Amino acid sequence: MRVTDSATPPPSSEVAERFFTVTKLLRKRANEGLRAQGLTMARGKMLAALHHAGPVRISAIAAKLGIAARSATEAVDALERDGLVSRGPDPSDRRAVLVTLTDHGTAVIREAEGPRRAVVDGLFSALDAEDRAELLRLLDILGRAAEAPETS
Amino acid sequence: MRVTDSATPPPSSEVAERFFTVTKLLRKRANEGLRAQGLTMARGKMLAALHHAGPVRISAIAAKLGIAARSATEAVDALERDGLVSRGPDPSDRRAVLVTLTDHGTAVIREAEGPRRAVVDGLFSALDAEDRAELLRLLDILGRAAEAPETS
DNA sequence: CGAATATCAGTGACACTGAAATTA
DNA sequence: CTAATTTCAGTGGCACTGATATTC
Repeated sequence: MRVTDSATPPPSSEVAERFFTVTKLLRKRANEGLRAQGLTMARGKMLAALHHAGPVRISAIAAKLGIAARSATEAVDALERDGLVSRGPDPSDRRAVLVTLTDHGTAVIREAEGPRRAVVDGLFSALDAEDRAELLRLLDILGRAAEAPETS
Repeated sequence: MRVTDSATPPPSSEVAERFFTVTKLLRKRANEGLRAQGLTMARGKMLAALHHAGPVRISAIAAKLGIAARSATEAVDALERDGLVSRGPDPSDRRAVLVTLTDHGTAVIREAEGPRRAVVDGLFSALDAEDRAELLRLLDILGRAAEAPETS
C-alpha cells in the first residue's frame, strides 16, 4: 500500500498547508499532555538533554536545541528559578557556565520521563512501523533541504 | 523505492524528535522568506483566507485558523492597525462583526500572493510529486488521530 | 588584538484563560 | 433565561537582535 494514487497530483501548497496545520495540532496535544507533568515541549527537551548529557555549557544547549545563545540563557533562567537546574563555573574556561540538573530537577525528569515519552510517542502511534519509517525518510529530505542555504 | 528499509526499527520518539525539529526549521525559513513581503505565516494565512472568502466573522476566522476567538480578535486588531482589513457590522446579527479586506489589504495580498506561495512551496520542493503525496497521506493519518479525542 | 561566552535590555509573534457587554 | 459573539484585561511560551563585560 505504499503505492501513491496517481490520480491526485499533490500541489505543494496543499501539502504545506496541511503540514503546518497538523503540526500545530500535534504541538497542542503534546503540550496538553505534558502539562500534567509540569512541563512544556521546550522545557522537557532541555531537561532530557541535560539528564542524558550531564553538565553542559549554555552555548552547547543553544546548539542542541537550535536556538540563539541569548534564548538559551532565558530558558535556563526559567528552569533555575524553578530550582530544576543550577549554574556553576566551568573550571576549564572562566567565561563559560556549566548548567547542571539539581537533585530536584533529576527527580522531576526521572518521574516525568516515562509519561513524557508516552505522550510524545502517542502522537505518532497512529502510524505503523512502516509508515513511521516513511515519515522519517521524508523528514530527512525536508530537513536537509532546509538546512542547506543554497543548492550548490 | 517506496520500500522501507526493514533493518531500521523506527522508534516513535525519534520520529517525534525529528518531526518537531524539521517543523521548526521550516517555519523559520518560511518566515524569513515571508518577511520580504511584510508578512508572517499567521498573517499571510489570514489574509489569504479573507481574500478568497470575503467578509467573515471573527468566530469564523478563529475556527478556520484553529485559534481561540479572543486570539482572532487580536490578530484582526493588528491587521486593522496596519490598514489591511476593516471591521464592519453584520446586518444579519448585531452581535457579530464582519472583517473585510481593505483596498490596501487586497493590493498587498495580490502582490504578495505569488511570492508567498513560492516561498511556502519552495520548502517542499525537495520532495517529488510522489513523495509529496506520501507525506500528505501520512499527515492525514496523524491529523485525524490528533483530532479524535478518544479512539472509539 | 580578534574571537568566543554569557548576559542585559528591549522587542516580536502568537496564543491562552477568565470576565464582561451586547444581542439573539 | 440561555446561548452566541466579540471584546477587555492580564499572562504565558518561546524566540529574536544589538550592545556589553569578561576571558581565551
